[in-house]
Amino acid sequence: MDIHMRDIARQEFLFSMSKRSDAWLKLVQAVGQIEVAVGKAMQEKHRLGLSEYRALQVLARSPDSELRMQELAAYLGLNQSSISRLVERLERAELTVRDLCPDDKRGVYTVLTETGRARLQGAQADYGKALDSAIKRYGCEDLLSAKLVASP
Amino acid sequence: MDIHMRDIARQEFLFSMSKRSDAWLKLVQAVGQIEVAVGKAMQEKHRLGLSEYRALQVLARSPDSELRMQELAAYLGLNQSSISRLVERLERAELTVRDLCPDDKRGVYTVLTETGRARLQGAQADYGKALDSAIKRYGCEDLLSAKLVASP
DNA sequence: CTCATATGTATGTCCATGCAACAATCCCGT
DNA sequence: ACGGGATTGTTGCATGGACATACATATGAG
Repeated sequence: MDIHMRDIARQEFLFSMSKRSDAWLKLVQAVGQIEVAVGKAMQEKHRLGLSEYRALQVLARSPDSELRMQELAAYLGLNQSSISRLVERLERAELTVRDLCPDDKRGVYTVLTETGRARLQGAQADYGKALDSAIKRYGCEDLLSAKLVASP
Repeated sequence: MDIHMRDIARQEFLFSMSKRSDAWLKLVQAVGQIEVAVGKAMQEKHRLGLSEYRALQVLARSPDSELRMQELAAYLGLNQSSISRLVERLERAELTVRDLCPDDKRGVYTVLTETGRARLQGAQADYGKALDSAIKRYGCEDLLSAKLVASP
């Protein structure tokens, strides 16, 4: 009997869980597909990957249009090593340049070039439009109003 | 003058756009980090990647616990080739077996094995808990109630 | 029946990312 | 001043996913 009850409880737990995880899966997929859609648009219209575009954007807003690797990593939610390579790509495209940190010789600044700023400005409107239309297409507008908490 | 007005309009457009895209970025990052957290939990507790776990789950719910590659791809929102390799991994772990489709010889069924079903059942509760706690940790609960639309 | 085209899966290759290990530098306690 | 732990960025390697392609089978037009 005891065991039986626990069994029922377990069933219900798993059931409610599965509804939750189904909803989560749908959300994840919708977000993912929107990202892909926007990413493709940016790639073909401006030769910029999503992370690259966002890096430029973050840099443009920063004082002196420069950031250290770690800071960039934090803003973009990426690994240090990913940033290192992302910056490498940006640099190869001449959108940024590396600049040594005078006071901390370990540090490296990534600085937006004028070319980079121009590329960003050329892309901004399209990014907005692509994002907007993809979000609408998936009916995700409500998601944007959610207030989220920082990382743990 | 005309140009000046357009300039202002453009500024405002970009500004409202940037608020929107900031919110989107936060959302994407929150979702991503939750996925990573749950994925790591599943990996270390059950030796199952996120896609693998989900594949098992989808299979378990399907009639005869089997699906064709394409169907699985559709459920998981993955590429056909990704599915091919995902199933390869599942098969190596003996969680599924391939079974030729009798009526369409191009088709291949992926069938859940008993081992696979057992692994899934052992993992389900932990998946639920990990997802739950990660969602709470990021204060994303509201996101789950969003009603989303299918793919375009 | 035969050929052209469509469909289903597998495979080669590429790419972005993560992790672990490393080197250079910083900083703090002694 | 110094020595050891912390921080910062880079690099080798592994992984998962995407795209293009190859191949087998199916289907339909003639």
